[in-house]
Amino acid sequence: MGDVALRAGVAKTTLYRRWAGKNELVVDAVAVLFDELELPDLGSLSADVQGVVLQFAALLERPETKTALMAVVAESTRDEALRTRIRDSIVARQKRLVLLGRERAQERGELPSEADPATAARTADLIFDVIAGAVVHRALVSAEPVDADWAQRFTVLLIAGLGATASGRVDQKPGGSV
Amino acid sequence: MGDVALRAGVAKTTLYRRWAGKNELVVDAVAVLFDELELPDLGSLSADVQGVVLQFAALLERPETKTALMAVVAESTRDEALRTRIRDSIVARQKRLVLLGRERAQERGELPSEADPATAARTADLIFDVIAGAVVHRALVSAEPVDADWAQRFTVLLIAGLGATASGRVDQKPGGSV
DNA sequence: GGAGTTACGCTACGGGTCGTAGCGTATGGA
DNA sequence: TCCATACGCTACGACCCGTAGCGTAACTCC
Repeated sequence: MGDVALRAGVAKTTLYRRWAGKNELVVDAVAVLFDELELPDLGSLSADVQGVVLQFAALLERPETKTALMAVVAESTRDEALRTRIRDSIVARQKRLVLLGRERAQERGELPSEADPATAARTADLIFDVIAGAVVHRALVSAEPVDADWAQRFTVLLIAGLGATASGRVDQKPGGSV
Repeated sequence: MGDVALRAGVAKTTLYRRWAGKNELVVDAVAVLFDELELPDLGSLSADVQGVVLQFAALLERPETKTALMAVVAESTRDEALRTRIRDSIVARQKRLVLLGRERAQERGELPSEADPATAARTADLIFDVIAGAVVHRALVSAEPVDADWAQRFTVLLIAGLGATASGRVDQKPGGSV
């Protein structure tokens, strides 16, 4: 915090006049970093997914990003208010990427239109947790590279799974396709 | 740390004689917690996946587990040695669950046998990151419940994706099934 | 049985960081 | 000109990690 104030050229007390504490400041900083993510139209759902995966991985490779993100998530484990703040400021904002990607895929005819809005929202949440969770886990927990090959393999898995989810295969015993 | 020593009924210095520092102790503690995970044979790949997802989620709901895990992962962001220690003590150990689940599914005929061992290993790593990452992200970042409904939806997605991965569908533009 | 080794307990301390109190100061508008 | 608002600065309290140094008990080995 002293370092932050130093780099910002302000007094430490000024930081505490704008943010309630270290956690709040870090959440806001991370939220700004995540706003760099974009979803250019690469022509297919597969390419879009791979693109965002590699982009997210590149963001997570930057020391400030991964350290700040994980530190604040770890802290949120013991602070309910911080947890909701993370969800509102970071998670909810980036769901736009999933919604935009799905919309484009539907326009291309790669995914069917959603019938039930509630189911559509739950599916979007599922997709978001799968993508973000897998990339974070691969990069920061397993500590192995998120390269083009991995992104490609992950995308194959995800999109095939998406097809099953979208086609209403919600029986109690899935996996009958093999 | 003072609290740990107090609860253990030993002096703080004794802890530092057994572990190099707080991080190493926490990694070992988390590794023990993760060893509670089991993979009972529930009769189908789908049931096995749902079972382990719910079991993992229950483990992550316990305050000690989630706080300790995320704290040490966050710290590993700035400590390469700690990072490899986490990978060796926690991640690598729990890959047994994926390998066992796949083996059973192959015996049941739900998944084909692997031709290339290297590809099989990479696929196992992918599955592990997807499962662990999605559950952790859902529970601790999105801060939404990992209940039976979510586990069921996630399993449908994963197993359908597994089918695509296993059947050698590794073309540049997947998703042609929709 | 005596001497040495090993492991542990205990106190005190240094270092670092978060967050706050209190006070002085400048800027900008009425 | 006066007042309100915001900022800078110093000092400080509180907390926690990790270590130094020393005393002590148990255990082994001759």
